[in-house]
Amino acid sequence: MFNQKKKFQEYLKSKSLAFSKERKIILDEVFSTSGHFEAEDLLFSLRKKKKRVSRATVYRTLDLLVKSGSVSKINFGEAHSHYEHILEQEYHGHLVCLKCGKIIEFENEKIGKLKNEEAKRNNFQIMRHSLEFYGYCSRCRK
Amino acid sequence: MFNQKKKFQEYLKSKSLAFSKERKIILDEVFSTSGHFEAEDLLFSLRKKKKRVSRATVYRTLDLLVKSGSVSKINFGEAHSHYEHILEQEYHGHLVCLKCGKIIEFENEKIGKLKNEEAKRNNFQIMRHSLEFYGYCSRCRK
DNA sequence: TTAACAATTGAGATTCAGTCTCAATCTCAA
DNA sequence: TTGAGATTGAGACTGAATCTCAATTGTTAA
Ligand SMILES: [Zn+2]
Ligand SMILES: [Zn+2]
Ligand SMILES: [Zn+2]
Ligand SMILES: [Zn+2]
Repeated sequence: MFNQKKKFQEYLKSKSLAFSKERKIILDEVFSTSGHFEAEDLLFSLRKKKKRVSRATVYRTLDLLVKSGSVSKINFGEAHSHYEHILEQEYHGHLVCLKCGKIIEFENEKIGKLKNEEAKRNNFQIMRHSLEFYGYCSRCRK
Repeated sequence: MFNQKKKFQEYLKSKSLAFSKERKIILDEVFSTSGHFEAEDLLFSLRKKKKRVSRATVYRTLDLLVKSGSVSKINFGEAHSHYEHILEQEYHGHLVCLKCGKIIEFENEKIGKLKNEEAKRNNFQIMRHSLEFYGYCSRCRK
Protein backbone atom coordinates (compact mmCIF):
# COMPACT_ATOMS: atom_id res chain seq x y z
CA MET A 1 0.00 0.00 0.00
CA PHE A 2 2.83 2.26 1.01
CA ASN A 3 4.84 0.92 -1.89
CA GLN A 4 1.95 1.51 -4.24
CA LYS A 5 1.69 5.16 -3.25
CA LYS A 6 5.40 5.51 -3.87
CA LYS A 7 5.04 3.72 -7.18
CA PHE A 8 2.56 6.34 -8.36
CA GLN A 9 4.86 9.17 -7.38
CA GLU A 10 7.78 7.55 -9.18
CA TYR A 11 5.60 7.09 -12.23
CA LEU A 12 4.69 10.77 -12.26
CA LYS A 13 8.32 11.73 -11.90
CA SER A 14 9.36 9.40 -14.72
CA LYS A 15 6.87 11.10 -17.00
CA SER A 16 7.65 14.61 -15.81
CA LEU A 17 4.17 14.97 -14.42
CA ALA A 18 3.35 16.88 -11.27
CA PHE A 19 2.30 15.37 -7.96
CA SER A 20 -0.34 18.05 -7.60
CA LYS A 21 -2.56 18.79 -4.62
CA GLU A 22 -5.51 17.17 -6.40
CA ARG A 23 -3.57 14.05 -7.31
CA LYS A 24 -2.44 13.71 -3.71
CA ILE A 25 -6.01 14.01 -2.43
CA ILE A 26 -7.17 11.30 -4.81
CA LEU A 27 -4.21 9.03 -4.10
CA ASP A 28 -4.82 9.26 -0.35
CA GLU A 29 -8.51 8.57 -0.74
CA VAL A 30 -7.91 5.57 -2.98
CA PHE A 31 -5.52 4.01 -0.50
CA SER A 32 -7.68 4.79 2.50
CA THR A 33 -10.54 2.70 1.13
CA SER A 34 -10.33 -1.02 1.33
CA GLY A 35 -11.30 -3.35 -1.46
CA HIS A 36 -13.13 -2.20 -4.54
CA PHE A 37 -14.67 1.12 -5.32
CA GLU A 38 -16.30 2.99 -8.16
CA ALA A 39 -15.16 6.29 -9.58
CA GLU A 40 -18.40 8.01 -8.63
CA ASP A 41 -18.15 6.72 -5.06
CA LEU A 42 -14.69 8.17 -4.77
CA LEU A 43 -15.93 11.49 -6.12
CA PHE A 44 -18.72 11.60 -3.56
CA SER A 45 -16.53 10.59 -0.63
CA LEU A 46 -14.31 13.52 -1.48
CA ARG A 47 -17.28 15.86 -1.74
CA LYS A 48 -18.50 14.77 1.66
CA LYS A 49 -15.10 15.56 3.10
CA LYS A 50 -15.21 18.97 1.42
CA LYS A 51 -12.22 18.05 -0.65
CA ARG A 52 -13.38 19.40 -3.94
CA VAL A 53 -11.85 17.80 -6.99
CA SER A 54 -13.64 17.78 -10.28
CA ARG A 55 -15.08 14.69 -11.86
CA ALA A 56 -12.70 15.09 -14.81
CA THR A 57 -9.70 15.13 -12.51
CA VAL A 58 -10.90 12.06 -10.67
CA TYR A 59 -11.20 10.11 -13.91
CA ARG A 60 -7.93 11.47 -15.24
CA THR A 61 -6.08 10.56 -12.06
CA LEU A 62 -7.58 7.10 -11.93
CA ASP A 63 -6.22 6.58 -15.44
CA LEU A 64 -2.79 7.64 -14.29
CA LEU A 65 -3.01 5.34 -11.29
CA VAL A 66 -3.87 2.47 -13.57
CA LYS A 67 -1.02 3.32 -15.92
CA SER A 68 1.40 3.52 -13.02
CA GLY A 69 0.44 0.01 -12.03
CA SER A 70 -0.76 0.88 -8.54
CA VAL A 71 -4.47 0.54 -9.21
CA SER A 72 -6.39 -1.83 -11.41
CA LYS A 73 -9.60 -1.27 -13.29
CA ILE A 74 -12.05 -4.15 -13.25
CA ASN A 75 -15.29 -4.84 -14.98
CA PHE A 76 -17.88 -7.01 -13.26
CA GLY A 77 -20.27 -7.08 -16.19
CA GLU A 78 -21.92 -3.80 -15.31
CA ALA A 79 -22.03 -0.59 -17.31
CA HIS A 80 -19.43 1.15 -15.17
CA SER A 81 -15.99 0.09 -14.02
CA HIS A 82 -14.67 -0.74 -10.60
CA TYR A 83 -11.22 -0.02 -9.31
CA GLU A 84 -9.06 -1.49 -6.61
CA HIS A 85 -5.64 -0.66 -5.33
CA ILE A 86 -3.25 -3.45 -6.10
CA LEU A 87 -2.29 -5.66 -3.22
CA GLU A 88 0.73 -7.84 -2.89
CA GLN A 89 -1.36 -10.71 -4.21
CA GLU A 90 -0.25 -11.36 -7.72
CA TYR A 91 -2.64 -14.06 -8.79
CA HIS A 92 -5.88 -12.64 -7.70
CA GLY A 93 -9.39 -13.14 -9.02
CA HIS A 94 -13.02 -12.56 -8.02
CA LEU A 95 -16.15 -14.53 -7.32
CA VAL A 96 -19.15 -12.37 -8.13
CA CYS A 97 -22.60 -13.27 -6.83
CA LEU A 98 -25.20 -12.76 -9.52
CA LYS A 99 -27.94 -12.30 -6.97
CA CYS A 100 -26.65 -10.14 -4.12
CA GLY A 101 -23.62 -8.64 -5.83
CA LYS A 102 -21.23 -9.85 -3.16
CA ILE A 103 -17.62 -10.04 -4.28
CA ILE A 104 -15.20 -12.54 -2.82
CA GLU A 105 -11.53 -12.29 -3.60
CA PHE A 106 -9.28 -15.24 -4.01
CA GLU A 107 -5.68 -15.84 -4.75
CA ASN A 108 -4.59 -18.92 -6.57
CA GLU A 109 -1.18 -19.63 -7.98
CA LYS A 110 -2.72 -21.74 -10.72
CA ILE A 111 -3.41 -18.43 -12.45
CA GLY A 112 0.34 -17.94 -12.71
CA LYS A 113 0.83 -21.38 -14.23
CA LEU A 114 -1.97 -20.74 -16.69
CA LYS A 115 -0.49 -17.39 -17.60
CA ASN A 116 2.94 -18.83 -18.26
CA GLU A 117 1.54 -21.67 -20.31
CA GLU A 118 -0.52 -19.44 -22.55
CA ALA A 119 2.17 -16.78 -22.86
CA LYS A 120 4.61 -19.38 -24.13
CA ARG A 121 2.14 -21.18 -26.34
CA ASN A 122 0.99 -18.01 -28.07
CA ASN A 123 4.19 -16.04 -27.93
CA PHE A 124 2.45 -13.33 -25.97
CA GLN A 125 3.90 -10.96 -23.41
CA ILE A 126 1.27 -10.85 -20.68
CA MET A 127 1.12 -7.71 -18.59
CA ARG A 128 -1.95 -8.34 -16.50
CA HIS A 129 -5.03 -10.50 -16.21
CA SER A 130 -8.64 -10.42 -15.26
CA LEU A 131 -10.42 -13.47 -13.87
CA GLU A 132 -13.97 -13.50 -12.66
CA PHE A 133 -16.23 -16.37 -11.74
CA TYR A 134 -19.93 -15.55 -11.76
CA GLY A 135 -22.41 -17.56 -9.78
CA TYR A 136 -24.24 -17.73 -6.47
CA CYS A 137 -22.79 -17.29 -3.03
CA SER A 138 -23.62 -19.60 -0.13
CA ARG A 139 -26.46 -17.37 1.09
CA CYS A 140 -28.04 -16.95 -2.32
CA ARG A 141 -28.12 -20.48 -3.60
CA LYS A 142 -31.38 -22.05 -2.62
CA MET B 1 -23.43 -24.11 -33.39
CA PHE B 2 -26.43 -26.05 -34.56
CA ASN B 3 -27.00 -27.11 -30.99
CA GLN B 4 -26.71 -23.55 -29.82
CA LYS B 5 -29.39 -22.38 -32.21
CA LYS B 6 -31.62 -25.13 -30.96
CA LYS B 7 -30.79 -24.22 -27.39
CA PHE B 8 -32.09 -20.72 -27.96
CA GLN B 9 -35.31 -21.99 -29.44
CA GLU B 10 -35.83 -24.36 -26.51
CA TYR B 11 -35.17 -21.51 -24.12
CA LEU B 12 -37.83 -19.39 -25.78
CA LYS B 13 -40.28 -22.23 -25.67
CA SER B 14 -39.56 -22.89 -21.99
CA LYS B 15 -40.37 -19.28 -21.21
CA SER B 16 -43.39 -19.11 -23.52
CA LEU B 17 -41.64 -16.58 -25.70
CA ALA B 18 -42.04 -16.39 -29.44
CA PHE B 19 -39.42 -17.34 -31.99
CA SER B 20 -40.32 -14.26 -33.98
CA LYS B 21 -39.13 -13.23 -37.43
CA GLU B 22 -36.81 -10.66 -35.91
CA ARG B 23 -35.34 -13.09 -33.41
CA LYS B 24 -34.69 -15.55 -36.20
CA ILE B 25 -32.90 -12.90 -38.27
CA ILE B 26 -30.68 -12.02 -35.34
CA LEU B 27 -30.02 -15.62 -34.38
CA ASP B 28 -28.96 -16.46 -37.94
CA GLU B 29 -26.71 -13.46 -38.16
CA VAL B 30 -25.06 -14.21 -34.83
CA PHE B 31 -24.27 -17.74 -35.87
CA SER B 32 -23.12 -16.78 -39.33
CA THR B 33 -20.35 -14.62 -37.94
CA SER B 34 -17.28 -16.28 -36.58
CA GLY B 35 -15.58 -15.23 -33.39
CA HIS B 36 -16.44 -12.06 -31.56
CA PHE B 37 -18.68 -9.23 -32.55
CA GLU B 38 -20.18 -6.07 -31.16
CA ALA B 39 -23.87 -5.27 -30.95
CA GLU B 40 -23.50 -2.25 -33.20
CA ASP B 41 -21.64 -4.32 -35.81
CA LEU B 42 -24.45 -6.81 -35.84
CA LEU B 43 -26.98 -4.04 -36.27
CA PHE B 44 -24.98 -2.59 -39.11
CA SER B 45 -24.53 -5.92 -40.91
CA LEU B 46 -28.27 -6.41 -40.82
CA ARG B 47 -28.86 -2.93 -42.21
CA LYS B 48 -26.49 -3.62 -45.06
CA LYS B 49 -28.43 -6.75 -45.87
CA LYS B 50 -31.66 -4.75 -45.77
CA LYS B 51 -32.86 -6.84 -42.87
CA ARG B 52 -34.29 -4.11 -40.78
CA VAL B 53 -34.46 -4.83 -37.09
CA SER B 54 -34.44 -2.05 -34.56
CA ARG B 55 -31.55 -1.37 -32.23
CA ALA B 56 -33.78 -2.09 -29.24
CA THR B 57 -34.67 -5.51 -30.61
CA VAL B 58 -31.04 -6.32 -31.29
CA TYR B 59 -30.08 -5.55 -27.72
CA ARG B 60 -33.15 -7.29 -26.35
CA THR B 61 -32.45 -10.41 -28.36
CA LEU B 62 -28.78 -10.46 -27.42
CA ASP B 63 -29.89 -10.45 -23.80
CA LEU B 64 -32.13 -13.40 -24.46
CA LEU B 65 -29.33 -15.22 -26.24
CA VAL B 66 -27.09 -14.67 -23.25
CA LYS B 67 -29.78 -15.86 -20.86
CA SER B 68 -30.38 -18.95 -22.95
CA GLY B 69 -26.71 -19.80 -22.66
CA SER B 70 -25.98 -19.83 -26.37
CA VAL B 71 -24.09 -16.55 -26.50
CA SER B 72 -21.74 -14.96 -24.04
CA LYS B 73 -21.12 -11.32 -23.34
CA ILE B 74 -17.50 -10.34 -22.81
CA ASN B 75 -15.78 -7.19 -21.75
CA PHE B 76 -12.29 -6.48 -23.04
CA GLY B 77 -11.78 -3.36 -20.99
CA GLU B 78 -13.56 -1.09 -23.43
CA ALA B 79 -16.71 0.93 -22.92
CA HIS B 80 -18.87 -1.42 -24.95
CA SER B 81 -19.37 -5.16 -24.74
CA HIS B 82 -18.44 -7.90 -27.14
CA TYR B 83 -20.40 -11.04 -27.76
CA GLU B 84 -19.52 -14.46 -29.04
CA HIS B 85 -21.55 -17.54 -29.70
CA ILE B 86 -20.54 -20.26 -27.35
CA LEU B 87 -18.43 -23.03 -28.75
CA GLU B 88 -18.00 -26.50 -27.42
CA GLN B 89 -14.91 -25.28 -25.59
CA GLU B 90 -15.79 -25.08 -21.97
CA TYR B 91 -12.62 -23.65 -20.50
CA HIS B 92 -12.00 -20.81 -22.81
CA GLY B 93 -10.19 -17.52 -22.31
CA HIS B 94 -8.70 -14.64 -24.32
CA LEU B 95 -5.36 -13.03 -24.93
CA VAL B 96 -5.95 -9.38 -25.79
CA CYS B 97 -3.20 -7.32 -27.42
CA LEU B 98 -3.06 -3.87 -25.87
CA LYS B 99 -1.50 -2.40 -28.98
CA CYS B 100 -3.22 -3.85 -32.06
CA GLY B 101 -6.35 -5.17 -30.38
CA LYS B 102 -5.84 -8.68 -31.70
CA ILE B 103 -7.69 -11.34 -29.75
CA ILE B 104 -6.40 -14.88 -29.47
CA GLU B 105 -8.56 -17.56 -27.97
CA PHE B 106 -7.26 -20.37 -25.89
CA GLU B 107 -8.66 -23.34 -24.11
CA ASN B 108 -7.04 -24.66 -21.01
CA GLU B 109 -8.46 -27.23 -18.65
CA LYS B 110 -6.61 -25.60 -15.77
CA ILE B 111 -9.49 -23.14 -15.72
CA GLY B 112 -11.76 -26.00 -14.78
CA LYS B 113 -9.48 -27.07 -11.95
CA LEU B 114 -9.27 -23.51 -10.71
CA LYS B 115 -13.02 -23.15 -10.86
CA ASN B 116 -13.62 -26.29 -8.86
CA GLU B 117 -11.06 -25.35 -6.27
CA GLU B 118 -12.49 -21.91 -5.68
CA ALA B 119 -16.10 -23.07 -5.81
CA LYS B 120 -15.41 -25.56 -3.06
CA ARG B 121 -13.23 -23.27 -0.99
CA ASN B 122 -15.77 -20.44 -0.99
CA ASN B 123 -18.94 -22.47 -1.11
CA PHE B 124 -19.92 -20.80 -4.34
CA GLN B 125 -21.98 -22.18 -7.19
CA ILE B 126 -20.13 -21.01 -10.29
CA MET B 127 -22.19 -20.56 -13.43
CA ARG B 128 -19.66 -19.03 -15.79
CA HIS B 129 -16.30 -17.36 -15.92
CA SER B 130 -14.40 -14.66 -17.69
CA LEU B 131 -10.64 -14.85 -18.14
CA GLU B 132 -8.59 -12.34 -20.09
CA PHE B 133 -4.87 -11.87 -20.30
CA TYR B 134 -3.79 -8.43 -21.49
CA GLY B 135 -0.41 -7.87 -23.08
CA TYR B 136 1.44 -7.71 -26.38
CA CYS B 137 1.22 -10.13 -29.23
CA SER B 138 4.27 -11.42 -31.08
CA ARG B 139 4.06 -8.70 -33.72
CA CYS B 140 3.61 -5.85 -31.25
CA ARG B 141 6.29 -6.58 -28.73
CA LYS B 142 9.45 -4.77 -29.68
C1' DT C 1 13.43 38.74 -12.59
C1' DT C 2 10.68 38.03 -16.56
C1' DA C 3 8.96 35.82 -20.55
C1' DA C 4 7.70 31.71 -22.68
C1' DC C 5 5.99 27.36 -22.41
C1' DA C 6 3.88 23.21 -20.68
C1' DA C 7 1.04 20.99 -17.37
C1' DT C 8 -3.16 21.02 -14.69
C1' DT C 9 -7.64 22.06 -13.47
C1' DG C 10 -12.92 22.68 -13.31
C1' DA C 11 -17.36 23.58 -15.40
C1' DG C 12 -20.10 22.16 -18.40
C1' DA C 13 -20.90 20.35 -23.10
C1' DT C 14 -20.58 16.22 -25.54
C1' DT C 15 -20.30 11.40 -26.73
C1' DC C 16 -21.59 6.82 -26.64
C1' DA C 17 -23.53 2.42 -25.39
C1' DG C 18 -27.35 0.80 -23.80
C1' DT C 19 -32.24 1.19 -21.85
C1' DC C 20 -36.82 2.77 -21.58
C1' DT C 21 -41.46 4.34 -23.17
C1' DC C 22 -45.38 3.71 -25.47
C1' DA C 23 -48.43 3.18 -29.20
C1' DA C 24 -49.11 -0.05 -32.86
C1' DT C 25 -49.04 -4.80 -34.12
C1' DC C 26 -48.91 -9.65 -33.60
C1' DT C 27 -50.09 -14.31 -31.49
C1' DC C 28 -52.80 -17.62 -29.70
C1' DA C 29 -55.97 -19.81 -26.67
C1' DA C 30 -60.69 -19.58 -25.13
C1' DT D 1 -63.95 -13.16 -32.44
C1' DT D 2 -62.02 -11.43 -28.46
C1' DG D 3 -58.62 -10.15 -25.31
C1' DA D 4 -54.45 -10.80 -22.61
C1' DG D 5 -49.96 -10.85 -23.20
C1' DA D 6 -45.87 -10.74 -26.18
C1' DT D 7 -43.28 -8.11 -29.58
C1' DT D 8 -41.76 -4.38 -32.15
C1' DG D 9 -39.71 0.28 -33.73
C1' DA D 10 -38.90 5.15 -33.21
C1' DG D 11 -37.01 8.05 -30.66
C1' DA D 12 -36.49 9.97 -25.93
C1' DC D 13 -33.69 9.13 -22.20
C1' DT D 14 -29.86 7.69 -18.97
C1' DG D 15 -25.43 7.30 -16.91
C1' DA D 16 -20.60 6.68 -17.36
C1' DA D 17 -16.91 8.59 -19.23
C1' DT D 18 -14.52 11.91 -22.22
C1' DC D 19 -13.70 16.24 -24.29
C1' DT D 20 -13.24 21.39 -24.70
C1' DC D 21 -11.43 25.40 -23.42
C1' DA D 22 -10.32 29.25 -20.68
C1' DA D 23 -8.12 30.19 -16.35
C1' DT D 24 -4.41 28.91 -13.30
C1' DT D 25 -0.20 26.93 -11.82
C1' DG D 26 4.41 25.27 -12.29
C1' DT D 27 8.93 25.09 -14.80
C1' DT D 28 12.63 26.55 -17.63
C1' DA D 29 15.62 29.73 -20.17
C1' DA D 30 17.35 34.13 -20.88
ZN1 LIG E 1 -25.21 -13.74 -2.98
ZN1 LIG F 1 -10.04 -7.76 -5.94
ZN1 LIG G 1 -0.61 -6.80 -31.28
ZN1 LIG H 1 -13.66 -16.21 -27.32
